[in-house]
Amino acid sequence: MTEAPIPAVELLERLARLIANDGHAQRLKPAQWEALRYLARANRFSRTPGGLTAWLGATKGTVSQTVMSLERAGLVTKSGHPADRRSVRLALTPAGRAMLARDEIAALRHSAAGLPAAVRAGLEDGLRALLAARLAATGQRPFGICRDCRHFARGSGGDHFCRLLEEPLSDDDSRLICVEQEPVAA
Amino acid sequence: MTEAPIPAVELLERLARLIANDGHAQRLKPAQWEALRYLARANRFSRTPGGLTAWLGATKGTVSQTVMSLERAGLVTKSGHPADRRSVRLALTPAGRAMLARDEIAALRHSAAGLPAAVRAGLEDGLRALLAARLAATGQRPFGICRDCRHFARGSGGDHFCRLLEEPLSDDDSRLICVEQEPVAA
DNA sequence: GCGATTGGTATCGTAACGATACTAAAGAGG
DNA sequence: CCTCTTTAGTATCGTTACGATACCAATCGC
Repeated sequence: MTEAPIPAVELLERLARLIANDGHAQRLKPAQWEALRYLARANRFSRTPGGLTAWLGATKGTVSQTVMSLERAGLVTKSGHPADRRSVRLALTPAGRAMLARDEIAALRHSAAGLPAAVRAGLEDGLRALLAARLAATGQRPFGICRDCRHFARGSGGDHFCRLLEEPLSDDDSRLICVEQEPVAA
Repeated sequence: MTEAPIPAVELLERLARLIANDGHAQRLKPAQWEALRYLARANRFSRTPGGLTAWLGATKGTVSQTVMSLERAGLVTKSGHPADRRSVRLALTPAGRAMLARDEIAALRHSAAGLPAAVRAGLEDGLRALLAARLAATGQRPFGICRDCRHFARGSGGDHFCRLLEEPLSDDDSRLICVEQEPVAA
């Protein structure tokens, strides 16, 4: 009412609410599901309370609490960082991975998969553009894929390298998202 | 990991999280913002705790609580239904409308407005299709616009009529969303 | 009338969340 | 080395969200 409504944004609000509601499945909470999904998609440098904090856009206190509840539930384990003893590394347990198989978001994926290819492509382009615009406006990290980063050095036979962290990267690593990622065209 | 990822859905998850984070502005909570937005867009039959419950997809106990907090904050008023004394009618106060002018979602609208028209149109079509698919799958109410309803009877000079509720509708009414709405092509 | 349904509220327990205060390890400058 | 600062994370508090359950009062069906 107060401003010119943008239909796409209103639809987005509604879908956001549906996603949030789905997050209450299996006795878990939305933030817990988001944490599990993140841990499944993030590389080893990013699977920390700090990385999760940046991803969720929450405060570290809140995230610490969420991680503790997941640890209590046996879905996540903590271990120390080999070099930096302040840092904690998070990992999904088998139970955590099993839980992801019961993610209600799968229903949304199924609905999306049923869309005509052209519509889905348009949706994807629009979402990508809108997300990029928002991240640029708020200065949040993009959390892009490792191999699309300006610090990524491609090697031969799946032996890559991160020039920022000076760490080797496998082919699998290079397909995961990273807190430190900075797009090549920056 | 566990399933074929659909990029559009992953982008949607991320945007949903951004929207949720914006919901903590101005000392309000996400659910409170969503309630305010709903009350600004819903017709008089739908501005009830029950209507809000259906819109939010929450339980009535939760919604009752959210409404009470908004009432305490002076953003919403309650009044009795003229005929059914069980029912409560909700209305935004001037302070409630003023609060909506400070809605952080405006930033998202601004970003969306900056998108190329073709991209925005594709985004809108995709979101609409995806939302329709989800609502169909879960049997939730569409909350469409009054005038697109099969119970809507168009009159002359802005004097319309709802055949379901047997109530007159103004031109303004006909542009608002309604709990009872059922699309014509049903 | 009377039982079932409907619209809401009350209360409990868990978790989210921001805010603030805190601890401990790592780094920086001298 | 030894402080000062920064960084990674935890602890605790108060408010709210949320589902679940129980409850109340008005209305409807017959």
